[in-house]
Amino acid sequence: MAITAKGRATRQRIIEGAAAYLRSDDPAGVTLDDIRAITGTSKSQIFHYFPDGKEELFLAVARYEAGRVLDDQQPHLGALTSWAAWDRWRDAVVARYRTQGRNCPLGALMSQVGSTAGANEVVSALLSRWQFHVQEGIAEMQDAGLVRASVDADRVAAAFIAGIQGGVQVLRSTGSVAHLEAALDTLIDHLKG
Amino acid sequence: MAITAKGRATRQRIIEGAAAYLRSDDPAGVTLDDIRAITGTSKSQIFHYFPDGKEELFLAVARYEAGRVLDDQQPHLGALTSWAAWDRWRDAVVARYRTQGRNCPLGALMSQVGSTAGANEVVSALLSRWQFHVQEGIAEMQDAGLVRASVDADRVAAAFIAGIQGGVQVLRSTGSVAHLEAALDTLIDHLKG
DNA sequence: ACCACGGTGGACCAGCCGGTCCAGAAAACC
DNA sequence: GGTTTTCTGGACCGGCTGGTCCACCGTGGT
Repeated sequence: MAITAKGRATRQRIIEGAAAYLRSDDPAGVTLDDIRAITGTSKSQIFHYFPDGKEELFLAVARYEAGRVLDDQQPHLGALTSWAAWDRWRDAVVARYRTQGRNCPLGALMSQVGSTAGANEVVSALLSRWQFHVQEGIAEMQDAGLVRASVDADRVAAAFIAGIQGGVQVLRSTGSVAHLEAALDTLIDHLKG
Repeated sequence: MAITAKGRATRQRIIEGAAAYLRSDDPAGVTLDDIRAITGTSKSQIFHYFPDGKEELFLAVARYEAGRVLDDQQPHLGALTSWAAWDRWRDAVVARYRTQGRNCPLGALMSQVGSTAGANEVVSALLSRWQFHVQEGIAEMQDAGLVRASVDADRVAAAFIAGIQGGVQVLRSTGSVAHLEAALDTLIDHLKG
């Protein structure tokens, strides 16, 4: 049997409960007991489903949250084929992080789990996929003759990723999305030439 | 006497020792005992000079590190009056963070101290000063007729800050300065028109 | 020389937190 | 129905960590 449906449900409940907690409260000092209380489980269950304890659980939550990041930007991110699409994407990104406010689930996770190899891998993979979509969008715009060919799609896509990440980080400190908007608008302006 | 020269020296030794520790080792779980050991002091001294304990000490270290950030970019950052100057500044920033590698002292501090009002204030002040210098540079380039007047200096300066912050954050995850370079180069390209 | 006050050392403590363990309930399989 | 395996509850623990306390030392002023 290995793992029953009930077990899988409990495991998922723990992940989603932890994710919800990270998203709401001040997640500076999340403790296993907090998660236990919120998810209505017991210590033994956490260690039953995540034998390596805190680190394994947090990594699972990080993967779960990382998946949501790109999903929240769809379908815009996957079809950056017109200036209108770019604008919609820009608005979706800004809206998402404005709603999120200072509480960045992934950022909080990274603060907690530190700089373990696994955590870095999750973030790197997310950023890589993200950048790939932007790069594809730039390339398609170039193919359509809407962006000049001299633009280095890979490099500018990397600049977008950096700008977004930095904008979000500034948001976490200052509570303002101005920098995020400035980065996106300036880079889109740059594409427009 | 209130506070003697010896006392001031000890206080400074604690701050600099803590800063050095944050810069070298994996600073995920810095403890007061670590700092005590490294600085060759005792618990009572730490609480003597920083009555509010860990938070006050870390805030002092954050202020100390924040001061260094802009200093490391001088004199370039203060005189962005030619394209050559911009390039030198760009190189200085990249060099600084390439040397620093994954260990970002301020980032580590922020992870530790969480999102207290004081910490946010220190970071906000730093970013604000940083952005001001960039904005001044853009304005001077515009006055000299080297950058078109249609550029919104304030907005592009904000994009620079976001791009740099994001580039550094990506560096912390992936160990590569590529994103930082991409952000700086793309934004400078944008200024060049 | 003396004294007062700041500087220093380090033992000590209380609470928290990740992690262990075992006993019992529930479910799956025969 | 019985047995085996998984799921669940919760008591328990060991050690770490921020913080306290007090006794002693060093220094500066007079």
